[in-house]
Amino acid sequence: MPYHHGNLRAATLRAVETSIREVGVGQLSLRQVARTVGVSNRAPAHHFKDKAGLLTEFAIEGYELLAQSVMESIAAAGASSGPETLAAVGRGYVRFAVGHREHFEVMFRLDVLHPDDERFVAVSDLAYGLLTSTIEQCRREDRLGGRDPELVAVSAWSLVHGLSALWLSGRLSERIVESNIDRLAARVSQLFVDCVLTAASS
Amino acid sequence: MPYHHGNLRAATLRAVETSIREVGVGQLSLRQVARTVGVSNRAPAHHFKDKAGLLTEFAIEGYELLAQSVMESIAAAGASSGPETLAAVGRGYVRFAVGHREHFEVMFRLDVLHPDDERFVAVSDLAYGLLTSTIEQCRREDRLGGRDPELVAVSAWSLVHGLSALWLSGRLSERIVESNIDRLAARVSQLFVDCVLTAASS
DNA sequence: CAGCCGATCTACCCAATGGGAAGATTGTGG
DNA sequence: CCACAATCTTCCCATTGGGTAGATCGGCTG
Repeated sequence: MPYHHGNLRAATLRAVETSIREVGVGQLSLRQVARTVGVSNRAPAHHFKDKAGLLTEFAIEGYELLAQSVMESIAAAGASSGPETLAAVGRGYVRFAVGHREHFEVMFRLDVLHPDDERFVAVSDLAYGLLTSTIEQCRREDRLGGRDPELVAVSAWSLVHGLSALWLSGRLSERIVESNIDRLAARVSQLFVDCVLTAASS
Repeated sequence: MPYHHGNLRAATLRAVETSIREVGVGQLSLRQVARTVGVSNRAPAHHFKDKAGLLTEFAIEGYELLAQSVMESIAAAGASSGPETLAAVGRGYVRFAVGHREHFEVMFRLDVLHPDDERFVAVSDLAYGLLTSTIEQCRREDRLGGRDPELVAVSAWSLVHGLSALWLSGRLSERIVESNIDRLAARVSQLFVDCVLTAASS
């Protein structure tokens, strides 16, 4: 084992991921993470200022994965119209949250990270832009029926965010028969698009 | 100061509330709570088994407050029809979450409490029943337009839960102009009701 | 009224944690 | 070839959650 790990930063983030999966964010221990990486307990502090700094970096990684998932979903759907794109955004959002629950749990837990971190704010703004630009596309296509674009955006975001959070909390799957979260996300997203986005006025 | 506090259980829960408000759930310390109550550090353990037990009790209190807020909202609206009631449920849900953010934050953080606690499950089932019974009322009034009641229920819950979570995370208010959360909740709830619940088929 | 017993609370203990300070090791540019 | 900046370790401390044993209290029995 060399004195310099060589890739401590990336290895630490991977250890954080598995550690959160096994014991949850609340029980995450810096020392335990350092041990699984095979490094002294104070080594990670030189790459991430403190525990909150480490989690902030992990959350930033999460926002990048979120944007990636959303864009992949749009591309896979071959979406051209605004409503089609919005439905794809919704599916991509939930697919990310469920597929990377460790990241998702941290991203919105502002009490355990540094919410004013410059890069954190920037990357979350970027992800939010994917939503607002889609709503803007719907408005250009005259699909909002005169509704406030901001209201539609907030509602759409709340819908998929809430679905993700409730599913991950486990309180949802106990109560419903639909057990496939991807299918459920598609149905919920489609319901919103069908009901809220009117047909283009011709 | 008497040897027996006399009301330690209630006083501890109140101290938890203020402590969460000041430092967040992640930084909550049992010893700090005990100090503010003016009692030895091991005293709360005789009323709440451990830290997770204390937070579970706090979450149970939260579910009771949630049910209360929702029922008050229904009553205040004088709602008679299913859709009117559902909109009131949405407003009551968000008003609880924002007015009791300390409780709300704990209720869905299953990794820091005992999610299988009997009373916790019972009281959360009770709160969920307020939603499903309202959807059932809409179905009886033929307002679902043939849609799956479960899908509508999940969507409605996700919408208001997501709105609450995003608002409390602070990531929402930074981005929108609507700064009154009660009004925003009312607009979001009304949008859902107007779009998803059709007029009664005559 | 005396005594006892369960409920309530305290005192002391321990391993583990996050983070501060200072030193060791490494490789890289002048 | 060597100073210097990264990188990593070792040692330290206050604080935390929780285990165990003992002190104090209040009500019930006789």
